[in-house]
Amino acid sequence: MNKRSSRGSPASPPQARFPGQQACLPPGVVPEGPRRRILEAALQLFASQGFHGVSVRDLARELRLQPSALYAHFPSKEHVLAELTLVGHQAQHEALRAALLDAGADPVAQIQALVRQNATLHATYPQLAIVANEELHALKLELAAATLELRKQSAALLLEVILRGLALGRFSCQSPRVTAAAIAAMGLRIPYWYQPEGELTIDELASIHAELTLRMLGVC
Amino acid sequence: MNKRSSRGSPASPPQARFPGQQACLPPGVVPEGPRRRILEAALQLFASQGFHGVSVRDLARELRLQPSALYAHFPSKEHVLAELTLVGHQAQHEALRAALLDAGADPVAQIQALVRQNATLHATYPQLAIVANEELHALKLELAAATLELRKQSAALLLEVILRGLALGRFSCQSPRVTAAAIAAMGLRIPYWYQPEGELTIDELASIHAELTLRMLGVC
DNA sequence: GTCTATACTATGATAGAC
DNA sequence: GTCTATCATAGTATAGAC
Repeated sequence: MNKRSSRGSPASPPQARFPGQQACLPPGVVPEGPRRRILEAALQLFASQGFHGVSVRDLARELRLQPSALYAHFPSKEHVLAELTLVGHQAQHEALRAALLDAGADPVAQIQALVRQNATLHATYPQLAIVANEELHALKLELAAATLELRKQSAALLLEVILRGLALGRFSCQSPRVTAAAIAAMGLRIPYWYQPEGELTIDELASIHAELTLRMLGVC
Repeated sequence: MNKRSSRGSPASPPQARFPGQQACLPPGVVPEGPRRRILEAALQLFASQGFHGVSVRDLARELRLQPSALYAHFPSKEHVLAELTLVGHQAQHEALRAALLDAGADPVAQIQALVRQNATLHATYPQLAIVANEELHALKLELAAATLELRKQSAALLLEVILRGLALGRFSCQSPRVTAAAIAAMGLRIPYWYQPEGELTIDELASIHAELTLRMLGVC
């Protein structure tokens, strides 16, 4: 049976994973221009429907272009996703490193800075967080490699701060690795429930996540 | 350009999101038979490649059937996913309710039971957790409705235990809602990193998650 | 850089024999 | 319940005019 002509059913669309409208890329990471326009449209669509749920025709329609026009800017649909995942992980990694540098040498200040920055990013750029994290698996290894390397480094950053805090006797926990995973998980899920127009500001959210983190690490 | 005949590149496959092999459905939820065989094959493929990344032909090939044979058991590919997400959420909801009943009236025992059971499920049936949670958005609302209702109820279960613990003065936290989200997030991410053949047993994992949860709730 | 037109494949689903 | 064969459409990508 055809996709659109199914007898009586109204052919309702799939639920959007991320219903919000305009998708924003962090400033600076991609210069203004047609490439950026394409990336932002793709960001919104991939976040809503998933990479495989969006066709080149869908993306072109959103941009009011013919499908073929996209190929003047990207060699394939996969390259669009690859750039989005890379940009997302770059923005995160740079923000985390900067936050860490600002925090000084105290592990408590360091972990707070990391978690606050991470929560802020995920709440500010929810579509980018979703696409960079959940659609990465759709890429061939060669196109995902650079992103995977950055992800590894960001995870290492978090684990190192925890291990140092434990070594210095400031933290206590049963398993640094499981605790690190829990802290990261908390941030990763933000885009799925946080609503900027709700009661909670991003700053309050970041503070609560920092507090939860300190508790997980036994800083009482 | 064709998907498979790209000039010189070796047409490497996408990275699998969940590389592991056999996918298991919890016992009892689906009777043995061809339907169950199809669901288990689909579970593995959808977990690896995503719903839209798997064609009916892919699924049929895995089962050594012709594509048309699948339609004797399910009216569409979407119905296969719908059953998987429903089964996954049913298993979770029933397990959580049972754990809660076993735990008695103490909020501390209750939250430990919930978190332990949740971690155990996510570590035992990782593909089901991934598909039920990450692919639900690919379904039309009508096919997802029953699953969404169950998810809502499971989330409510967790929040109610937290609110009751707060009311009884056993817990303390800045935001019950954000804390509930953090606890749920910790469980949801398990399939992405936990490896049964590693050093950590599922029971140890469950214990660590229970301990992290108590800390987040200020039970010291 | 965008358009029109199109090549070629993959896709979800159905018909009808056995 | 599975097969072979097929339909109708959607998919990625390219060619060549402007």
